[in-house]
Parts: sequence; structure tokens; C-alpha cells
Amino acid sequence: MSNLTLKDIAKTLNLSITTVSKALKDYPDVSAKTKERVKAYAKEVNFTPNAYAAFLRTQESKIIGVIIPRLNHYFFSNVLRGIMNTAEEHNYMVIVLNSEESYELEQKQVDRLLRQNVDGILMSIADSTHELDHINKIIAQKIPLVFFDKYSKLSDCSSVIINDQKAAFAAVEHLIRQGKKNIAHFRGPLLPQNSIDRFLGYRKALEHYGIEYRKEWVFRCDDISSDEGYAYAKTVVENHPEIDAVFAVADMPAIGAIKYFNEQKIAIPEQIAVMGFSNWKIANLITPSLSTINQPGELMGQKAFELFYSELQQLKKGDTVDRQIIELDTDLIVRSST
Amino acid sequence: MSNLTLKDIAKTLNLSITTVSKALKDYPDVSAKTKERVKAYAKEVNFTPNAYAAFLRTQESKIIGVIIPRLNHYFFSNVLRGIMNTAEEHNYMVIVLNSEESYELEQKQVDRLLRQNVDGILMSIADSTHELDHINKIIAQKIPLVFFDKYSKLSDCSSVIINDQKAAFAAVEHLIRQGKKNIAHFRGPLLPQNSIDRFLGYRKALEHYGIEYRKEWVFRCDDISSDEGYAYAKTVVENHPEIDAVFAVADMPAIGAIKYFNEQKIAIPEQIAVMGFSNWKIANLITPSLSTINQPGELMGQKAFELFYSELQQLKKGDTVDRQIIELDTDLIVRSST
DNA sequence: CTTTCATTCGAAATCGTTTTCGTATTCTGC
DNA sequence: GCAGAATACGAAAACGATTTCGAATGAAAG
Repeated sequence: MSNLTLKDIAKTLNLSITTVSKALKDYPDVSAKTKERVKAYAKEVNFTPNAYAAFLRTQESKIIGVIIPRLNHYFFSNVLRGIMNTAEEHNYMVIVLNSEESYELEQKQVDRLLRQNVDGILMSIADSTHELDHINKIIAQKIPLVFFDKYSKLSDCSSVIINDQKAAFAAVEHLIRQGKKNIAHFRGPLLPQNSIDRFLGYRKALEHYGIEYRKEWVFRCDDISSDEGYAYAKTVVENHPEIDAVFAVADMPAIGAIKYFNEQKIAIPEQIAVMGFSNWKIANLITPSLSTINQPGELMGQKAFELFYSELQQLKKGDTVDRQIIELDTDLIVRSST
Repeated sequence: MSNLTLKDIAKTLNLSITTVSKALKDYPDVSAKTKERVKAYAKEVNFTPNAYAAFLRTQESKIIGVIIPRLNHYFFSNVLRGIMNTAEEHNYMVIVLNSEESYELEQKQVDRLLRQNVDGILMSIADSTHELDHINKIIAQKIPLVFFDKYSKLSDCSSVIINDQKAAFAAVEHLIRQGKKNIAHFRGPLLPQNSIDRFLGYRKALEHYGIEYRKEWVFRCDDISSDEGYAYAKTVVENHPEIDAVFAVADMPAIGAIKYFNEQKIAIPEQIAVMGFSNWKIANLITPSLSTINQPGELMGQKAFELFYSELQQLKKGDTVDRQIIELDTDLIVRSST
């Protein structure tokens, strides 16, 4: 029962391929009677046009590509879910590729998607991406490109982001309002803008509340892993006992820190408070549960697809595309760790 | 700089389209000299054949579809990673769709993939899937189908699975060897074979060590969530104080239970030991760290793709496909909760 | 009765690649 | 010098849907 073609339908209905095709697409130069006949039969045999043949003419693949730096990342899998569900509503398929945070792999994946003739690309750029030749290749081919979460300041593409600086400010502000004065920061690596912005938000909050910034209280997590958080927690306890709160660039380092404090029977949040960022599922499962910043993953995915789709419509109409930047709201989630 | 075609290359090199195509594919009836010339130029202009036009002839899309019940599931995202990395090595692209554990959605996704003319489908069937008409549709179209993790006993397809019963037996055996005698089981729902098998492994281990099976010590987690684990832990403490160990069908309920025991200051594992299943990342991050069974997610994905690929080769040769079932080894991971 | 126009349909070209088959040329051996 | 084989290339027909353009029919208008 392999798939039928227009030719098959034309033969059984004693029509031409042309007429069948037109009937199915409601062309005005087909009589109502034939349209009915064709549509009824097409429905009966469950006909679906061959996507590849259609592409050759229309140059529309009805596929978008998504490149994310990490697959087994709670936040990104939520974004993915938002993208995929919205894509389905618009009859789009999604090819997912991961860059593993590597610039070289990211280039390769972009090439793959261009070769596949995707209608658009949604991506969150890798931490190690320092050049934009592959990005420019996409733009040169006039293929809609939308960044989400991690974007490039150097390239004016549509993007869906959060205001990392503002969110980090709110997180640190909350720690201060809890009476904490000696707040350490487990910051992320130097490259993605997000980790820079969160660091800046941390500094701004200190400044705003008249607390002195101390360089030696900032620790860099290059892998944003729980192991780093665990190790730095140890350093904090052993070398900087006056520290009474930690604001981590992400939930993972925060959880690593909590693990160490738990083992050392250090009271959270009385002796030391811990604040994460992202609101992974796990944040609510550890003891004590982790206060954090919620990033709306699914919504971000939905908005990213919608930006792509509107760019595509503009391109088809021949309009000049206006690139938008959507900034989504974050929430401060207060739990037992602060 | 939009993509070149064979025609463009043929024109600039003063050759026919045929010769260019053959040269690139190393046909024997093209002279070495022309092959060099063509290949060099193709490389220079970065020519890549149009995937859609190629499909129309070869009927090979070089795309596989993957259907998983849950996207933001640590285990499945690992499987996905294994599939995608192996697929890339074979120059395959992956379209991922999720069924959200719903039978209706699963049917729809299968239809989508068939319409897209994927070369094969890898899937983990949804818990609620009770009929197999969509599965049979795939088989009827002679498209390779490989199950992973969750499979159907009723359909003899290639599968990559673990031996849930054996693994559960090992888990419970470990609890018994730790001196635990009153072991409760937080079991999964009634439908997927995995949760049945884990339950059977639990019973077998009790029987093997001469421990009486008690129906009232088995609690059903229909959502396999931490909330259920939390609630049942409360029931255990309040109504069955003699219970000294819990074996959960998955890490999530186990973690929920640990959360409750922690809150009640019940000593783990002295008063009550907790055993999970799957080895999610989180298992090693909570306090106390969770003993569990490790499922090799990435390897499972890799093997699943390889099974698909070998079936495809057999089909192309016209051989009858022999369907295999690969059973992967699991490991008992002993941590602080037992 | 001829001309004009709307209606309904189909032939054929097109998208870009693959592959079969044929042809022209050169080379071998006798 | 000539049959036969080997070599190197190209013409053309697919694959399946889309779309342009032209043709046939009948109706309306002069």
C-alpha cells in the first residue's frame, strides 16, 4: 500500500495530472463537480503529496533546523518542546542538531542544514563561537535565522532572550533583602553574553545597595557543572568563612555547593544562603530546595518559531524583513535555600 | 551565492550534466583526468547535491525519524544523543518527534514521518499505546523500524532493550544483602512492559531469598513522579513503620521519597534505604546520593541506529531482513542511600 | 452566421539529480 | 587493413508535483 501519486489518481479518475493537482489546490479553472470528485477520491485513498517533488518546484521544504549546544539540558529540552509543538501547528518538521558547545561542530551543523534546504534555522550559539562566517552564510542565503537564549551581539538577527542582567540583579537583591551582606558569585565562563550579563547584574545589585565588590569572591565555573560548585563551596568554607551567601550562574553549580554544605552540616540558609539560575526540575527536589530564577523555556521556543514564521512570510511577500528582539520575563522563585 | 547545480558546473567545464554527475560519484566510465577536473572545481565552489532532487530518483531521504514519549527526560535525551551522533557518522539527519506518552499523538507522528519519506523510524512506544495499527502501517511500507527501551511484545521488530527484570532483581538483591528484610516497592503503571518487568524482578528476588511478598507494600506510581514518591514515603512512615527499604521503579519517585525522609529526619540508609532506577544525573547530586541502576542511554541510541542501518542495507540488497533484539547490560550503582 | 468571451481541461516544461543506453573514438590483435 | 573490444562521453528518460500556456467547448453578442 505504498503512496499514491497524482498520476495514479489521474488514471483512475480519467483526468489529467494537471487537473487533479489543480482540483486539490482549489484552482479557479476547475469545475466544482470535478473538484468534489477528486477531493473525495483523494481522501478515500489517503493521498498526500510527495514532499520532495513539491520542494523541487516550490523550494519550500517545510522543515526547520534547530541547533542547540546541549541536548540533555533541562532548559534546552524545554525550549525544544516549545519549538516542536509550535512547529507542528504550522505543519513544520524539526531537525535537531547539537553543537556540543563547539564552534567547529556548529559550523558543520549549519552546513548540514543549508544542504538540507531547511526553510529556517533556530539556534542558540555555542559558548566557544567567536567568529560569525557561518552565521553570515545563512544570512547571505536569505534564510530566516532566529537566535534564542544565547545570541550574538555582533549580528542583528531576530532573537528571543531574557534580560540576564535584570534577572541576576533581582536574585542578588533578594539575597541582600534576606540580610546577606557577603555575597559570593560563582560566575560562568568568559564567552557567552549570558554569563557576562549575570555577572554584571550581580555587580550592579551590590553597587545599588552600597555593598563593596570583592574580586576574590568571584569564582569562575567554566563547565557550569555541579563539581565546580562543590569545589568552590569548599574553597569558600575554608578560605572565606565570612561569606554568607552564594549566587551561582546556574542551578548546577548551586546544587554542587548545596551538596558540599550539606555534607559539612552547614546550615542553609542560616549560615549560608544559595541562589541558582534557570529553575531546573531538580531545583525543587533537593534538600533544601533551591531558590532560583525561572526561565520560560517552552515560551521561548514558541516565540522563536513564531519569529521565524513571520520572517518567512515577509520574505515570500518580498517585503524587507524587520528583525525583532523579544525579551521574556523571568521570575524569582524563592524556596528554602535563601 | 545560492547553491550551484550540476548544470552550472557542466556549463563552466564544458561537459554534460551526465559526466559531471558520474565524475563526482566515481563511475568507471569517466577518465581520470576529467574526474580530477570536476572534483577540483566542485570542491572550489563548494558544490553539494540537492537532497530533494536526489531523493526523487533514489527514494532515499537520508533522514530518519525518532519518536520518544518525553523530551525533557534525562534518559531519553541521552538515547537521542547516541542516535544523533551515530546518525551523523553515517550522514543521516534526524527528525525528532514526541508522543507525550499519548497513543493518538504517536499515530499522528508516525503519519508525519511516513509522509516525509524517512528512511527508517526509531521509536520508544508510549505507555498508553494499546493498538498497533500504526506500527503495522510502517511495516507494510517496508520501512525499517527499531524499538528502543520500550517495545511491544506483540510486534517482532528489531529492538534495543535492557533486561528490566534482571536489573530489578540485582537492585533488590543488593538491598537484601545490606540486611534489609522489609522492602517496599514503588512500582510503575500497569501498561509499559518495563514497569511490569521491574515489578517481577522485585518479586523474584524476594522469592529467591525466601522473603514473603506483601501486596500491601507495593505502591503504584502512575506518573512516575517525585510527588508520588513523596506521598508514598509518607504513607510508609505513617502506616508501615516496619518497612526498612524502598525500591522505586525510577529515580524520580525515589528522590521524592528521599525528600520526605530528609524532612522527617529519618536516617538514610540506616532507618530506611532507598534504591532508584535509571541513574539520572540528579541521582548523584542529592543528599544522600541515590543508589540506582545505570541504563546505558547513549549506547542504546547508537545500537538502535546501527540496527536500522543494517536492516536498510539488507532491504537494499533485496535480502529478507532478520530482526534482532539487543539486550544491553545494566550496572548496579551503589551510593549513600543504601 | 460570425465573432467574442468565459469556462474547463490538458500538454508540456520545469525543478536537479540519477542512470540506462547509445554513439563516437581509440586501441588491440591477426 | 579490418573486425572486435575497450574507453570516454552525452542524450534522454525517469522521479512527482507545480504552473504556464494553449486549446476545445459552449454561450452570449453583434
